[in-house]
Amino acid sequence: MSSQALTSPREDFSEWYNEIVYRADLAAASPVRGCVIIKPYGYELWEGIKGALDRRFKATGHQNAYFPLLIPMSFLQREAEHVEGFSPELAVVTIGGGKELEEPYVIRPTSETIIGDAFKKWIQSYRDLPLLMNQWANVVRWEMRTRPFLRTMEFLWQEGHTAHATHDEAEAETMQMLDVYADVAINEAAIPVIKGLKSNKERFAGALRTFSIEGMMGDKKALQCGTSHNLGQNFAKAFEIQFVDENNQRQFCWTTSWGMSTRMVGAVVMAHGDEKGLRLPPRLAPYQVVIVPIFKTDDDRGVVMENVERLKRELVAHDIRVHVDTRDYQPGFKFNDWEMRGVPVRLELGPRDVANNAVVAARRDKPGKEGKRVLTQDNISASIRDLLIEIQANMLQQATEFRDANIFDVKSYDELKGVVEQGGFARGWWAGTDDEELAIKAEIGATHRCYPLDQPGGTGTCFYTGRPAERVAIFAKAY
RNA sequence: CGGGGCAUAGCGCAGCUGGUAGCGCGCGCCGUUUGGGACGGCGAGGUCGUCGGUUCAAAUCCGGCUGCCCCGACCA
Repeated sequence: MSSQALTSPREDFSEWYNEIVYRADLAAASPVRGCVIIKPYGYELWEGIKGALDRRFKATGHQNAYFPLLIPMSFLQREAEHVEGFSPELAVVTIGGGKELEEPYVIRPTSETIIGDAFKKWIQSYRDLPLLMNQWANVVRWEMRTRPFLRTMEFLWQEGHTAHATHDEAEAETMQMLDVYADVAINEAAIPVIKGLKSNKERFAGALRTFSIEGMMGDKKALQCGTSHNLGQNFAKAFEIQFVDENNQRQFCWTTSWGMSTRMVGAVVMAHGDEKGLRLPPRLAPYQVVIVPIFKTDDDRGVVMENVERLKRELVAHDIRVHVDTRDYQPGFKFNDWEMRGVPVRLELGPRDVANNAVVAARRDKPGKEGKRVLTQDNISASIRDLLIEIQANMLQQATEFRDANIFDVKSYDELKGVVEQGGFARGWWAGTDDEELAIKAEIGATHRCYPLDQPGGTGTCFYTGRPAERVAIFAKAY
């Protein structure tokens, strides 16, 4: 907590982001390069996301399990594309108990291989399918450059792994989990993500098809917020995950995997934050309401605190997450501090309010006086509940309007360059090759984000090659 | 791995024409304050990243090492 002003996001978005992470108390620097300490406030935010996901996983029939952190090196090598994709960023354990290991272990960068090996043993018959599993875990990827939450060498995530009897079932699972991610992003995090199919170049190493949800951050860059992969039979063949079908025929399974990580915390910061700090969607906020008591004399203190405690009890009884700020700071300091930390609703309660059976409510999604109003204390939990719902909806609306105002349809490469230069998503008909996609990336730094699932229909002319195109794609600078 | 920086109090920095360390914020105590980032007084806190060299004397000059940050190529 500092009394200095926050760097403006318009001035230096990157610096603004780093300052918020630090000053909103989400994370702290660690002694290990590229790793951060997730502090309690940041971890609670992650727990909110985690809970929202976990409920949905269970509602769709998945069970949680836990697999080892260490994976035999040879497992990674079983799937050619997979090992090629992950080799550069593996951390490898070569010594254990003071002795060089016969076979090195890699610290999991993802768990398709070790879970594939288990699935091989667990699946024999079509009666064992589908096998629907998820694990909450940490993974390590030796990244060159890191940023808190967005890319760290160790991060927390969930990885779902499923096995099915047919391609279509696997595809349906892949899409179902993509929908779960979009549901969480949109309705919990208030980030209006776009569902889409990844290009060949952006596809997960070893997958048949990769789908993602892409969010637009406050600087108009894209952030991949979750991915869902149809792995086809690639891993099933590499790990011999087979079953006997109704006709007593041996077949390879069709598998999927899907993941969402602590990167989502960074997404919430970058999608909603403003010049005063973090803005948290009520559904994920560790504290939905903070009460700031205000008093001068000891007499006032007693009266005010009694009222504050009564309000708190009532809100808690209605499942509203409340925090009372009793720290020995002046109110103005606390207002700024909680705005930095993004609490959706602040209640200010002083002697005047006690006398009037009132409380001043300030909403974080609207700045200054515009967001402040006096509420009666009668029926306070109902008022607050409605207010939280309204804030959640308003934040989604604001983010959606921002996104839609910054997606541009392009018909030529020059137009795309213009969009990328001024910031935003460029959407256009695309029929380029992998190499042509890479050429665009090399020249202007924009990448193929996805082919949105929501397509205009019909066909068009590729903005880059002039060839006939069957799909539109989104290009943008990305994190 | 290529390019550029930086390492001094919890954080941010100054000191670098050599003489044994200081500022702001933060922290502790006391008092006055408290409806939009309060103020005064007192106080605690540092083997100056590390190893070596020069010197009567090194945070300061020289060399090696290590770590971190920023910009690129790779990525949830």
